[in-house]
Amino acid sequence: MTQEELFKKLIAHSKEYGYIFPSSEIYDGLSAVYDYGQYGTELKNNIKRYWWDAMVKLHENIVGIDSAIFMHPRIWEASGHVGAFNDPLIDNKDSKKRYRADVLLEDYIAKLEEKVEKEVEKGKKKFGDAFDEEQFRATNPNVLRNQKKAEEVRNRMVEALSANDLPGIKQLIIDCEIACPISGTKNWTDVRQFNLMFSTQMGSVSEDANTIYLRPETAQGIFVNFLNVQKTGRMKIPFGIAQIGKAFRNEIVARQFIFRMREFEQMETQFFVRPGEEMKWYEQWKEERMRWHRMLGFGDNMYRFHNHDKLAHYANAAADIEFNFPFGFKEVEGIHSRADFDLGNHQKFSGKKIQYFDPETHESYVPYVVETSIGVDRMVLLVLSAAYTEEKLENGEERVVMRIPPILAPVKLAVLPLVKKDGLPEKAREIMNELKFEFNCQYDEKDSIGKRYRRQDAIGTPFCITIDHQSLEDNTVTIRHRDNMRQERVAIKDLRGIMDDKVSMKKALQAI
RNA sequence: GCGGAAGUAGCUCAGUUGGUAGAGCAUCAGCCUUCCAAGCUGAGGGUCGCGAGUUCGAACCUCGUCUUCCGCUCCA
Repeated sequence: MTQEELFKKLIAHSKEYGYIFPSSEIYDGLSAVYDYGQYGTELKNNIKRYWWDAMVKLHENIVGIDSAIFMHPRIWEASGHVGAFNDPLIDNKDSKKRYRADVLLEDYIAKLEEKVEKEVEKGKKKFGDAFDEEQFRATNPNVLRNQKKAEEVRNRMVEALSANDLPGIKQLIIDCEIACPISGTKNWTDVRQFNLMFSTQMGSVSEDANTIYLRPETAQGIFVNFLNVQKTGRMKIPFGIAQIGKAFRNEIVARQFIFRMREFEQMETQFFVRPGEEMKWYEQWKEERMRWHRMLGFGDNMYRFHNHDKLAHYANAAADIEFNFPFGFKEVEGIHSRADFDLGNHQKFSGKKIQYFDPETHESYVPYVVETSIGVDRMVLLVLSAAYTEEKLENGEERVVMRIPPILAPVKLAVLPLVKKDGLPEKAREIMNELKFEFNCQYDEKDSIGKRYRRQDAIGTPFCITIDHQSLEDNTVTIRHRDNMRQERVAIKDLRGIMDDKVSMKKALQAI
């Protein structure tokens, strides 16, 4: 079975067993939006708790907040999203390739500048020691022409971009005779603006209403609350603020199931440190976050770091934790050293002083920040795709089993009377009523016991408690293990302790 | 957004040259009991993705539209 087929099966399985449904399905669905079903929601909640506990509960110097999705519009200017998320795009009609218009122009300018440097190199060779570079640059006609052209193009581009003059940008591309690198033609569409932020109106009267945006990341809610948390929580640097919440991006292409959605959930920690110490913390967080992933037991070789060479507008160092999804190694979490970009900009844009007085160094400064940001939905997909297994059994039959780590499994145990008579259902109910306060349990008495085991395998329930006739005599039951299908007989009174040991997050959290 | 493929029951699919919508599995109820899925009896479930058009008549032909999958940029 190819990875592609496996991925398709996983998507079908996710729907069939109540993990993930296409949104608004009875109205034909809504593109790239998905709803979490009964099991998907449990899984997602467990993932969030695993993260929250690892961050907030176990670090005395990390606290959690929950900021609003609506934020002051100026925040997105300060964060750089209004600029960076407003890309002018242009398509080549022949190659069907899409480009950022400004990038095409930048490349063109770079080419002109390359020509200049080549000319200078030529001069150097020709004149040897007698070469006067300054003089050469000021007089050589080829250098002057290309230099002038580059400047002209850059000026026109900057002017058009800042004036949001889309036809002007297109005209510039035509004037420069820029061709598509793929098709080689100059057959371009019009330039269009693609705003990656969703906007809506706040206020009742249209002329009074302000355009506000749905946040494209949760990080800014932390930055704007930096002083609130630091002061009310008496936090001392280094310290972190964690948050789980929804974010929205109007992606051009949103696909690959729940890997890239327009509405998604993030788990982020902004960790504030003394300037100059950020690289130490950056490395430390990279390692700790990797340990958090690896503790789930999907295999260390399924993960890798990807260090960024090209950095985003806010970062001075960045790495991704990538997971081997059915469609290849893809980012699930990002660790970014953002320096003082965010707090510094908010200080600038808000006019409020955002600084920390360090009692040790007796200095006031804008803290640097190391961010860890993980996509909840990607994490759900990671778990589902790593867990989905088709297995051939000894008797030649196949079973589909979701090997979800017990600490994350939506249903922890199923309580099954072997047969639907002789008082076994009553006994099973009794046990269920004891355990349901601490564990997510499921009761099932329909169909043969084998069939019920397979049903639980398909959901990913790690343990099945089976009540048989012997249970009535000596108060023991069997625990059937999902992964190896083995059974062990235990006393009913020990069940709670055994189950707690198996599904508790404590061991995993301790090992991080 | 553009190009290619697809859409019939919860799932997998039949459905003849255009002539009353089908199967298996699943679900539910009852009977039966056997620790690794398919025992018996019965029941429910589909405006054939949606909307127009052609036709006496459309799941089938035409157009539009929506959604999904595969390619092309960015990102959590």
